[in-house]
Parts: sequence; C-alpha cells; structure tokens
Amino acid sequence: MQEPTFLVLTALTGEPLHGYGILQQVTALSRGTVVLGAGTLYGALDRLAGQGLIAVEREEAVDGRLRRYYRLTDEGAGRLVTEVERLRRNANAAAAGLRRRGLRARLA
Amino acid sequence: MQEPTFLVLTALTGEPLHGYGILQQVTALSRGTVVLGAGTLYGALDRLAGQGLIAVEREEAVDGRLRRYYRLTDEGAGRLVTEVERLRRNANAAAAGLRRRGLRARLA
DNA sequence: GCCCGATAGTACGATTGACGTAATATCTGG
DNA sequence: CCAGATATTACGTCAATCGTACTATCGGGC
Repeated sequence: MQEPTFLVLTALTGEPLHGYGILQQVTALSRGTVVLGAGTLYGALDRLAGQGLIAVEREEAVDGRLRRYYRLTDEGAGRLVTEVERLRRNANAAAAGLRRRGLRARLA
Repeated sequence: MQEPTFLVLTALTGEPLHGYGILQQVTALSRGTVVLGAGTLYGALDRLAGQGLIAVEREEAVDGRLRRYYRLTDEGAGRLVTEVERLRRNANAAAAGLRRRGLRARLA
C-alpha cells in the first residue's frame, strides 16, 4: 500500500468524511507534505470501496453539489493496523542500519 | 518511495552487496514477506544509481559471471533518514487514530 | 460587474514503479 | 542428468499516482 492510500485510511479513522474533507485531513496529517490531486483521491476512494476497506456512509446534496461521506470499515481498520506494523518494522530495520553508520533519524 | 526501493537502500546500509546479495538481504530484513523479482530489483538498482542514491562500488567477474557491487552513497543515506522519519510520522498518525477506536498495533 | 479562491466531484491521459516471466550461463548436490 | 542456487539481462504488463482540465456553486475583493 502506498502513502496516499494509507493516509486516506488514516484520515477516516475519525469521523466519516466526504472526499474534499479527506483531502484537507490528509494535508493536515502530513503537515502539508502530501497534497492529493483529485485523480489520486477519487481513484483511491473507488478502489478502497471496491476492496471493502471503506464504505459510503451517506450522500448529501448541498446546493445541488454532491457530498459523499465515507467511513472506515472494520476490515479497513484491521488492514491499517497491519500496515502500521509493516511501516514500523521497515523503519526500525533501516534505522538500525543507519545507526551503524553513525546516522540517526530525528524524532518526529 | 515504495517498499521495495526502501528495502534495497536499507540492505545497502551495511557492506556493499551485488544484486543477488541484495535480493537475499531484502528477504531476510522483511522476514520473507518481501521477495523481489528480478525485474523489480535490477530496475530499482538502475533507477537509484541514476538518482545518485547508490553507486557501483566495483565489478567482479567470477567464472564469467558478472558481479556488480553497489554501495549506499551519502545522499542515499540522507534520503533513507528522511524516509524513516516519514514512515514513523505516518505510522504514528495512523496509530493515534486507531487507538481512539480501541485498536492497537502489536509491537513488532 | 468580474475575477479569484474555496468547495465538491468527474474525466482522462501520462508516467512511474512494481510485477512476472523467460532467457542465458555456471556450479553443486542428489 | 536434472534440479536448484547463483547472477544478470530483457522483455511486456499492470496498478497507482500524478497532473490537468472541466463542471458548478458560493463568497469576497477590486
């Protein structure tokens, strides 16, 4: 799983959000380092919904503009747990190798 | 940066290795969960060398078989530090959201 | 009055990286 | 003598991201 996809799932660990809300949440979570384009976002939403990791909570029409709210499914939350473990394992392996070179990752 | 690429750099934090050695090191580092195909590996090596993140250390011919050894450059090590910080930040953000749902990532 | 930016989503082409497999070639072990 | 490990090259394909343009509404500033 790539970073944009991971951050979309992460954004949905809280309240259900609609696409644009997810966009803003991802930007905030990543401190502005990841700003999703429209293609990436809505492509990821369709894909994740197809995989059952997220689901449409409800749809609202505000001023003729559609708002489609997504929530994280239990399966999506489980998958995210697995991904967190993978990221931590990889980060630790790299950090161990870098320490032997005298380099240290700054604490985030 | 995706996982296979990240693990190739991680494998090279130690001694310089040739392609096949990197293959085995990545498999070991990931506890067998990531087994690179030839296409992925050599594609990544060419790309990373082109970006200056790794460099050819030396070439050996053993029984007419080529062994091309790669080392991590300072630039590559720096990039890896950045990536470790990114992974940790993302993992922490997701873990925080999951905790609010009562889920916890098992310690790796 | 008009343009800009924020809001919200759709559509589509381009690019990148990864995936998968086959070919080549040598050496070792059963 | 064949399978499997060693070691690299060379394809073609696919998935995900990137990037941009388009539609459409609303509010604010010039």
